[in-house]
Amino acid sequence: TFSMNCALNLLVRSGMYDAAVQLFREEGALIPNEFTYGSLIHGLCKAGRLDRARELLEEMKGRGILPGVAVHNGVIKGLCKAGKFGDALEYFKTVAGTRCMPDIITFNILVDALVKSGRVEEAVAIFESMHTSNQWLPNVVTYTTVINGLCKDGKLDRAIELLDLMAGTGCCPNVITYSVLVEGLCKAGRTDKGFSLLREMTKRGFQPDVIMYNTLLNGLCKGRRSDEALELVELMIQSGCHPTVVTYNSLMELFCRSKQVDMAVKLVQVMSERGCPPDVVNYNTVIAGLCRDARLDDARKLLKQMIAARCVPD
RNA sequence: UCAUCAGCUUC
Repeated sequence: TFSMNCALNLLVRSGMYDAAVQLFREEGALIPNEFTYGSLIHGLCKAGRLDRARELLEEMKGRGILPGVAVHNGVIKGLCKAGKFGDALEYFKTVAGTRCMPDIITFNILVDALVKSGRVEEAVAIFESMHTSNQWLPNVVTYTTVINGLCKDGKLDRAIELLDLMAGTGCCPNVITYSVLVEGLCKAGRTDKGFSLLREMTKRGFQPDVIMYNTLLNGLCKGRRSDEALELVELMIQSGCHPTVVTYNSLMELFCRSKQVDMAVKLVQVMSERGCPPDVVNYNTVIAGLCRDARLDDARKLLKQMIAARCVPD
C-alpha cells in the first residue's frame, strides 16, 4: 500500500491524474488507506474533476475509511480553485460540524481563495479574527498570503507594515514572504526598494532563490534597465541559481521591447544550448515581438521551429 | 517513511 501510494503521488505530481486513478482501479490486491484516497482526491481536484473527487470521497467513507482534515482541505482547495467559494464555505461548515476540526491549512486555503478573487479586505478580516483564536494562529503562510493580497490590491504600505509586524509575533518571514513583497514593489515601479528588501533579507540570513531573482529581474526588464538586468543574471549564476524559462523570458521581453528583437531570437537558441529548452511562453514572447515589428516571415519561421522542437503552440 | 496551504515570465 505504501508503494502504491508513492507511485500515485508521482503520477499526481506530474499531472497524470487519469493514470493515477487507473492504476488505483487496476490494483485490487492492495488495501487503500487514507493517504491513497487523499492523493487521488488531491489530484482530481487539481485537474478540476470535482465530481470524481466527490465520488471517491463517498467511496472511501463507504469502505469505512474516515477522511481526515487533509482530505477535506484538498476538497476545499479544489472547490475554491473552481471558483465555487460558496460551496467551499458550505463544505467547510459541514466539516466543522463533525469531530474533524479545520486546521490552520483550512484557513489558509480560504484566505488565499479570497485574495485570488480580489476580496482582499475579507481575507484580512479572517486573518485578524485568527489572531483572537488560540488554535488557528496565523503562521508564515497566512502572513505571506495576506501580504500578497495587499500587494495585489495596491496597498503596499500596509503590506510592508505587516512584514514589520511579523517580527514581533515570533513568526519569521521567509524567502517566499520577501519575494511576494518584492514583486509588489517591482510591479509598482519601486524596483530599487525591492532590492533594499533583498539586502534586508540577506542580512537576516536568507539566501535568495531563483524565483526571488526572477522577480527582481523582471522588475528591471520592465523598466528597460538592460545593463542592470544582465548584471543580475550574472549574479544569480554566480550564486548558484540556474536561469529558468522565466529568467530567459524576462530577458526576451526586454529585448523585444527595446528594438533588439534579434537578441531575443538568439536567446531561443542560447537557452537550449545551456540546457534549458524554451517553452511555449518563450516562443509566444518572441513571436509576438517579431509580429510587432512586422517581421511576419521570421515569426512564421520561428513557429515552424517551435513545432519542430515538439513544443505545442497554444 | 507516503496525501492538503503562500511567491516569478508571454497572452
